[in-house]
Order: sequence, then C-alpha cells, then structure tokens
Amino acid sequence: MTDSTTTPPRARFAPSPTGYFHVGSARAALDNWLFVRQHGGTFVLRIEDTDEARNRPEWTDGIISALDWLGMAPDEGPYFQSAQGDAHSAAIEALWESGALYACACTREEIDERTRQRAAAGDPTPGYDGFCRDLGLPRGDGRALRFRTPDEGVVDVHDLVRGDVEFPQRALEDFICVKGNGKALFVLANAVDDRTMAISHVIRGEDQLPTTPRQIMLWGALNRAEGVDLPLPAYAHLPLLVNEQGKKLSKRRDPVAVEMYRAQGFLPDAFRNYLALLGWSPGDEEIVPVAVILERFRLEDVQRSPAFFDVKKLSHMNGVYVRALSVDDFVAACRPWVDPVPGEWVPGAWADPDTGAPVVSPPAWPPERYDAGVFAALAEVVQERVTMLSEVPELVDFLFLADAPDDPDSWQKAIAGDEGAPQILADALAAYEACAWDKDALHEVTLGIAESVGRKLGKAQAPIRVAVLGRTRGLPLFDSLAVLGRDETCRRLAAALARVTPAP
RNA sequence: GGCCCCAUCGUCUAGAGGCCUAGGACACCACCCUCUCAAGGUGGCGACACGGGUUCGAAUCCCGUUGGGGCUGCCA
Repeated sequence: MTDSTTTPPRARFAPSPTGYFHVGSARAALDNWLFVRQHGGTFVLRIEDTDEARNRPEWTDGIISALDWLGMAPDEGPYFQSAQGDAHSAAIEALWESGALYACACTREEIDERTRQRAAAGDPTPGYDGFCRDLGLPRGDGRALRFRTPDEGVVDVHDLVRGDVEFPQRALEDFICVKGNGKALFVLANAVDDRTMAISHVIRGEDQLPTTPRQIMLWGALNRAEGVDLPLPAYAHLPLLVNEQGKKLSKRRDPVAVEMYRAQGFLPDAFRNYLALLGWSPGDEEIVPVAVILERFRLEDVQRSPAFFDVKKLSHMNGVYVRALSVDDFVAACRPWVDPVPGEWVPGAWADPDTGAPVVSPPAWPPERYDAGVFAALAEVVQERVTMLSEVPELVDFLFLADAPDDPDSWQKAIAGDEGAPQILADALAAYEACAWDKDALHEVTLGIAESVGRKLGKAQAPIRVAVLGRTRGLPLFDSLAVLGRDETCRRLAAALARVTPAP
C-alpha cells in the first residue's frame, strides 16, 4: 500500500464524456478532491473518451465547467484516454509477449450457447469457458484478446472503505481486455493509464468493485511483463447514490444532471456540502464550511451502504446557504436569473434531455425594464423566501412588468370572489394618494382601512396585494409598495377597481 | 443463476460492548410568531430487519436467515 504520509498522493477522477455531469460522478470527484487536498496531493482529471460512438466533446466541456463551478478544478489534466493509445499498445504487446493473453475467436452467441449447455448439464458457472485458451490462435482477424485468469487462488482487494474483499479466481472468467480492433478495453486502458499517470489512489463508485480484481491481476501481469515493480494503487469504493427505490441513480429516469441543479439555482457550496453528507457525516453539525469538511473527512469513515439523493434535504440546505449570503452577494448571485448577461452562462441554457425544454425560463420582463437598484431594495426580503435562485424572478416580477402580473386564481380568490374587495381597493386608493410613502406609514394606513371594514389586516390586505403584486402570496406587501412607488401603486389599484366595477 | 457488497427513524446519519429510555438533521404533524408567503421558535410522531450464539452486559463482535443493491458487454 502506498505510504501517503511520505509521498503526496495522486488521485484521479476519470469520467467518460457520455452525457450531462452525473451527481454520482460529482460525489466521486468530491471525495477524490477532498482526499488529495488533505494530503497535499494532486487531483488528476482523466477523460475516458475511448467509446467513440458515445462520447462528445461538449460533454467534456460540461465536466470541466461543472468541476469548476463546484470549486474542484483539477490540478492536472484533463488527460484524454484516447491520446494514450501508444501506452495501451505497448502494454498489450508486453502482455502478449509474456503469454498473459490469448486470442479468442468465440462469438457471443457461441459462448451463450455453451453456457446454456453447461447449465443443462448441471453446471451453473456462467461466463466464458476458456474455449480458446489453449488453442494457440494467432492474433488478428478481428480476434479479441483474453486475459488468462488463474484457476485457483484468491485476489484480495484492500479497500480503504470496505476493508479486505476477497474474490476467488475460479469465479473470474478469462475476460477480454483487448478488442478485436486491437484497442484496449476499459479494464486494461484504465489500469494502464493509472500506471502511466502514477496514480496512488483509486477512489470511485462501488459499481467498480467487481472489476477491481481484474485490474489487480492485470497490474501484476504488467509488472511481470515489463520487468518493473510499480506499486498497486490503494483502492476505495464509495457507496452508490440511489433513487427512492434504492436503485442506482440512472441518467434515464432520475434527475441526475448537475447542470440542472445549477440552472435551478442551487449554490455550489450548498451542493458540495450536501454531496459530502451522502455516506459521510462531519459530526455534530451537518451544514459546515468546506474547510471543516477538509479537516474531518476520512475515507475510513465513509459509510458502506448506498445513500438516497434527497432533493428535499438539498433544497433545505440551499435555503440555509442562500440566507447566509450577504445581501450584496445574494444580489450578485441572482444576476443570471433576473438580468442575464448575453454571452455569459444563463440558467436557461440547460434543457431537459427528454423534452428539450429549458428547466428555467428567462425573466418575464423585457431586459430594459430591469432595475438593479430596485431589485436590491427588496433583496433582503426576497432572500429569506427562496430556496433556489430560480424562484426569484416570480417574486419580483411585479416591479419590472408594465402591469400587475395576471394570475387568474389569485384574482378570483381575493378580488372577484370577495364582495368586500371593491371597497377596500377604493379606500386604499384614496388613502395611498395622500399618505406618507414608506412601509410603516403604509402599514398604519392599511390597518386603519382594515378596521374600518371590520377585517383583520391579513384578510384586508389580500385584494390590495393581488391588485398591485398580482398574486395572493409573495413578498411583504408594504415593503413592496414602498419600493414600487406611489404612482404605480395607485395606477394599479385604479385599474383593478375599474376591472371589478365596470362602468354602468 | 454465479460472484461481490450492504442492512439504525420514511430519508441522510451519530453510535467503535456498558455513557442508549438509541442522539441530530430533512420530511411530516401541532402550536407560537405574523400584513400573504416564507423564515424563525417550541413540541410531537418515528429506527437498531429476523434468529441464534459470544459476553456479567450487544445497535455495536461471530454465524445463519431474510431483504435490498452492484457486477456479470469486443461500454466506460
């Protein structure tokens, strides 16, 4: 095992660019990053892009920008696995020369058929039966190369989170590690790259655990074939992130795109904090600055059972982080949602892969009506009412729209369906035209109206709220009116009044 | 089917044999606060999968059962 107390570790995050950045990947990246930061090591990013059919360059860009957003930019890389062909070929040559590999001409159908026959004969062992193992077939002709797995013995994986895991070699089939086209398969390419990049710690998802004994065998065979003695990396397999059904998070059916969470207005610190809590606990408190996580995180303490990715808890944490922002920082953080800058990152850029629709719409008001100073004046009361930044525009749209937002349900409930509403609106219009214009005065005056019509303030303010702000729920009324201004407030009151009491 | 992993409130977790009448957080419920909505405060509901051992003593150690999950591709 690598002595990490004397040699700074080198850990790698090795995603394949086949889609949006998966939250499970983000967690793996985080644990690598934390480990490396704690030990003064190097965080290497390696893009495993050898699946030409599925990978696309924009997914690589997505990985890089997501890591950047989360404050976990790599120290080294990105390296591209596709650029490591020479190293892969050299490894394949050495392995072949040493006799660790043999060519196999079996087709999938032939293998399956023989498996069926074995099963019928009472032998339940699945997988490849070693048919070509001693045939001495030459390479070429599109033949894949298999690794000759020992029939007896045990591969012991020393796992930093799980302890020793033993795999009996007789259960490990002769697996393919070179494709028929001569290219290395994942299991080999991954191990070879770890060797050439001098990786000391492999920290990845538990789904990779079953492939680890193969990589350990390959590592030993490579050492023998190349006449070197590279130390095996230390392995750590993190628990899977699962959905409500306890199944591994899937790109198809679960909301796993980090880009989507970013678009919805989750803060990177909150997101990272939540991710750290999946399978691990900082102790007394769970909402903690990254410095504390950095101080306390230990791979040995990572939970071994899967963790459910709970958006509700994430949302709660995000709300706490949002409220902890200074007003200035909050205003700045809201910019992409309330006043998107052309050419810069905008939330609407992320579209749902299934529907193609953006998860976040651009602001409802035209850009020229937006006023940063006006927004800032209400920012404090906005801040404590949102959990995600994408909720901000709807709270402040009344400030920047030409008229009160039109929400039929609210109108029906508070004005059309309330016979006392016209009176209240008329009283408010009269009073607001004359009173002092600040939130306390407005509060006072409105309270007077409420008393005069025999209602509690809570009930009396509803028609005014809907007439001016458009909805029954929203920001505190008097703060809002104070910022909107007397003229516009009165204009909207008059408009609402005209709408409920049509001229005879 | 085979191999491997896992098992504390609905969820994330604390718990390294006595500090456990099992703690916290999210969610949920109630109440308080209150100009709506939030936020905040107080309280409540709620778990050691089961069965055997080991031990004076087990959520913690061992075995088994059950349940869940992962892998089982010439994808990564």
